[in-house]
Amino acid sequence: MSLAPNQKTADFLKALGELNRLSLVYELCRCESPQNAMCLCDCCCVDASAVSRHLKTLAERGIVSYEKKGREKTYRLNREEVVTQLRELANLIENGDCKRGNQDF
Amino acid sequence: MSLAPNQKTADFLKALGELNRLSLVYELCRCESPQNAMCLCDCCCVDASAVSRHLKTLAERGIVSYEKKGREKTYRLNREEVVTQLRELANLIENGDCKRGNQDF
DNA sequence: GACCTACTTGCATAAATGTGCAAATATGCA
DNA sequence: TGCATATTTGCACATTTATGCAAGTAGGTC
Repeated sequence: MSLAPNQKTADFLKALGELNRLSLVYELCRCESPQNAMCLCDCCCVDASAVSRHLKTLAERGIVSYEKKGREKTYRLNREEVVTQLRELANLIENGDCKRGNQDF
Repeated sequence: MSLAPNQKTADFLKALGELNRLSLVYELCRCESPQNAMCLCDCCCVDASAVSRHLKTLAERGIVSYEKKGREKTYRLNREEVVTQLRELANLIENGDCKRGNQDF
């Protein structure tokens, strides 16, 4: 398979490329059970509203999933998907198997 | 090995998480020989000055290297290093082998 | 030297991004 | 119903970021 650079991949990487979001990912990575947002607030020193927005971003990129549990939302890391995306990119780069130009156009 | 989220990793991912920079990486990925900046301008529809800045960012994050050749700079992808970084992150996430908190603090 | 090419840098600008606070919404419980 | 908790959203604000243009620097050629 050969891939051209696309916005989706860039957005995925950008979502991970912010320290507080990366901290959320690491935190979820450590947890065996899904965590609610309040609990996740502890791992990055920002307001609950900022955490809420970061989690939304991560969910939009497919990095985390959530489930509504009463008034809480419990988040879990999409471990498989994230690992797969990172490995596919690594393989692509390793094999020089990249297309020219932008797949979105 | 267990790692905490750190700014260096975030910066690495952020550098890749911009479409024009990602396009530069893919372009270098396709090339067997180093490319100069003028040649790389073709793959992302921005000014030469923007390309220059993007390449600087990529070099600062260790994603590309360059060599001065007369009045040109020839860039090459640090294939091994990039692939290794991506795979290490993938392994970390796969194994849940993340530490809490920020390694930088 | 003059001139060309390759690249970088300063500046202005527009857009995106991250943030906190306060208000709103949603849900559960007494 | 009233109240507490969990989360989201609107708003303002500061910072970062990406960009083009024009000028600057550096190194080649004549």
